[in-house]
Amino acid sequence: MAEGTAERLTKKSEDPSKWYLDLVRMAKLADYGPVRGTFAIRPYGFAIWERIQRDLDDRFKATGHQNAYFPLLIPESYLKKEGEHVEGFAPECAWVTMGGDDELEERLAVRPTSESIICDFYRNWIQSYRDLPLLINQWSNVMRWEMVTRPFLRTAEFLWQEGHTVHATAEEAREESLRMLGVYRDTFYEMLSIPVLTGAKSASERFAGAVETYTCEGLMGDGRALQAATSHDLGQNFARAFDITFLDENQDRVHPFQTSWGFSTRTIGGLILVHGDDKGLKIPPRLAPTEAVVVPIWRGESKGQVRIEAQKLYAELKESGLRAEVDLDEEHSPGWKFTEHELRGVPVRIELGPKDIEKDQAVLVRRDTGGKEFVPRKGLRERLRVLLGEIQDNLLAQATSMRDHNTRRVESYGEFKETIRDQKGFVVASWDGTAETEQRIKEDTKATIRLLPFEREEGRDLVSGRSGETAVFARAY
RNA sequence: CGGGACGUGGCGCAGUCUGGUAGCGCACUCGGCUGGGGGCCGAGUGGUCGCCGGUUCAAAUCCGGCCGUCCCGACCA
Repeated sequence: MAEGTAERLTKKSEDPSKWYLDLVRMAKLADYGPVRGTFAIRPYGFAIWERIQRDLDDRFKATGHQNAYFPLLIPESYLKKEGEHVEGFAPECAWVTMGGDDELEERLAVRPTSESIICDFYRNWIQSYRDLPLLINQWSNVMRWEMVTRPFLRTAEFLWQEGHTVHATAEEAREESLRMLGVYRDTFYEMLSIPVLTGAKSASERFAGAVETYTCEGLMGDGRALQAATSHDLGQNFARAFDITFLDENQDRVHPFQTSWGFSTRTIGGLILVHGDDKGLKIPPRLAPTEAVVVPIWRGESKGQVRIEAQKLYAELKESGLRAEVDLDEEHSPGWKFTEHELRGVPVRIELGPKDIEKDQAVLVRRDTGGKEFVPRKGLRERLRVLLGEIQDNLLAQATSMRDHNTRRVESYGEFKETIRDQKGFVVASWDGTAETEQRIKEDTKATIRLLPFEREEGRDLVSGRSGETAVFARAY
């Protein structure tokens, strides 16, 4: 192999941070914008987002939700109506203060999230219990003026969906917030092959204005946790603040109960961190914009024939509904193409050369294990279908095994500190439920409570020694 | 917001200490040979050296200010 003929991806183990940045740039997922924290999502990165979007959107529709769109600009006074909410978001708002050459009467926030403005509409849209439940989702961009940014993982502007629902009873709202958490969880497991843990947030990590926040937490390859999606039970907090009421079946005017839930482009960062390796990205087949790429290998006089056969194979795969691609580029060698498609994380490469055509076969190479097999052309489509399923499962299995090997139960605070420092990962321990011990742990170790599992056990708090329940700690992104 | 590093063609860098014709690799364009793991040869295109000011016959280089980016620490999807 020739050395230094093209830019090489930094090794993940050498410099994980540089590896991540290299990968994003070299795989053409995103590119830096002129304003700090802003990024262009390039076609390949956006294709991944579109796949996620479609999957989620189908699930939202299947659970009765409709899409809508709300304004980008939010008057400051709206943000201020819910006390905790403004406290949580005002510090990271970008503000519009001018309209043309004139100073505005009231400054406008570029939405950091849309609860406030949506509630303002909902006040008018909801009159009766017959208007409930109201199940609306919005696909949009939001902006948060972050100090430190990284492509996908933390950007000033990002894309997401935010669901905003309204219900007649507290039970319904609770059910809804848990239902949507489940929807997210399914997408993580089934599409992204990321085995997230689910549970509730502690009070200090809760969404500003929520009664309860549920979360999907993923464990990244470097042992740090990533909050991947959240679902909030808002109770009546916003309904009270925005004066949303309805007449119930008993003719009583009461406040409804609300939820909100979001899933963002941050997940693409999670995908990279969970599945990426020294060769680049690995995209689970169900998510991959391209499931398989045909790479023709031609030489001299066989070129024409190989090209025709490669196109034919590609057409057959397309015809059968596979998201396939054929790389007919004449400028690059096969080896170059192998490297390139591995960098992009295409699950399966199909090599087709003169020898294969002679034997009426093709070579399937899987991205996850590098495994190579020679398959007769006749059974190719069927074998490919099975193989893609195996890759999907294997990626989840690998990520699960990584997560489990990096999830440790500890019994003492000393052990806790050591584990967080040396091994990172999820650390399971008992917590007495007080903000004091939570804060103490955070100050000592930089670890935070990522979630409180739904199934908790009794135990002794590491710091206070008081009785407590299971909590999952980790250092987070 | 604190500490550190750095801004030179699209990307990665050298040149700055010691002022004197702006360079290298990759990418890109054209031609040819190649092709089963980032091929080779030849010819080219592309840069007001982050911005503003100062010193000087002369500034990428020295001085001052500003802006920005990245990395490490306190907040967040």
